[in-house]
Amino acid sequence: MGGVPWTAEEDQMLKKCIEQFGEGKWHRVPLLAGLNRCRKSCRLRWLNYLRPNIKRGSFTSEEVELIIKLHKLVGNRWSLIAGRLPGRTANDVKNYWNCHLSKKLSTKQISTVESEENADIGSVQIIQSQPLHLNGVPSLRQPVGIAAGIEEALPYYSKLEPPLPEINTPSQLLGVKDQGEIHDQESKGSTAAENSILLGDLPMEFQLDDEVRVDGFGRGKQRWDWEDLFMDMDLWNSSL
DNA sequence: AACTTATCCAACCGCCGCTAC
DNA sequence: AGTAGCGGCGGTTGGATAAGT
Repeated sequence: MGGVPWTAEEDQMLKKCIEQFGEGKWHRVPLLAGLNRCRKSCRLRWLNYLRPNIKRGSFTSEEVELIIKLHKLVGNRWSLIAGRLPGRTANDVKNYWNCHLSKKLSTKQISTVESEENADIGSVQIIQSQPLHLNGVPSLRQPVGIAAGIEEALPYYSKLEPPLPEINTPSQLLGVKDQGEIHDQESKGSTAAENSILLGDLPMEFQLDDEVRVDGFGRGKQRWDWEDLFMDMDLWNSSL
């Protein structure tokens, strides 16, 4: 093992602490829980082992297919891939990939898997993602195959100020986002009305959640939400 | 049965991006 | 503007176990 194994007692202490104080504030967790572990160890132990609804056991063929497909789209973005596999952690996916799939990549096996996958591409079920949460507006719940509406959605991004470069594909949109234009819109505290231009007026496929989430939109979060969106778009497009 | 090799997976490490000061 | 601190991520390590010889 890479380090000192967690004891059942430590697990219990960590679990109790998280249940009492909630996730986040990992720097305080070791102190609050009375654990002689660093913040990262506590977080990792919780995320990969103690968190509720973690699925154990071997990956199903559907999960494997999805991993291969997603890896083709996003590369080694394990957390992103794991987000589409309910109950699976990024570490699980990464380990599975490294132990099984990466080796197959260089062999005929992987091409067999992929050719089967391509021959029957419609059978891959795109798992519904978690709701999207955007600053100050009701969160978006992505329907299965949100990308169905993306062709209609893209023109809405052209309403941003300053005008964005011409965007025709999800990848182009992703590139623009990474350059910061969309981030800037958000970080400058865009109003709900402005956000509705971004999201609220999107086609019917983009359904609004009931709850309005005002917190938990911390660092990196919006980035991944956007990438979730784009990944769904790519998934959808690749399955057409 | 003893030894070697392969596989699994929990844990650690270093880096990155973001926020607050 | 600079920077320290934090959360989060992907890459890597190495002990445990299974499979093969």
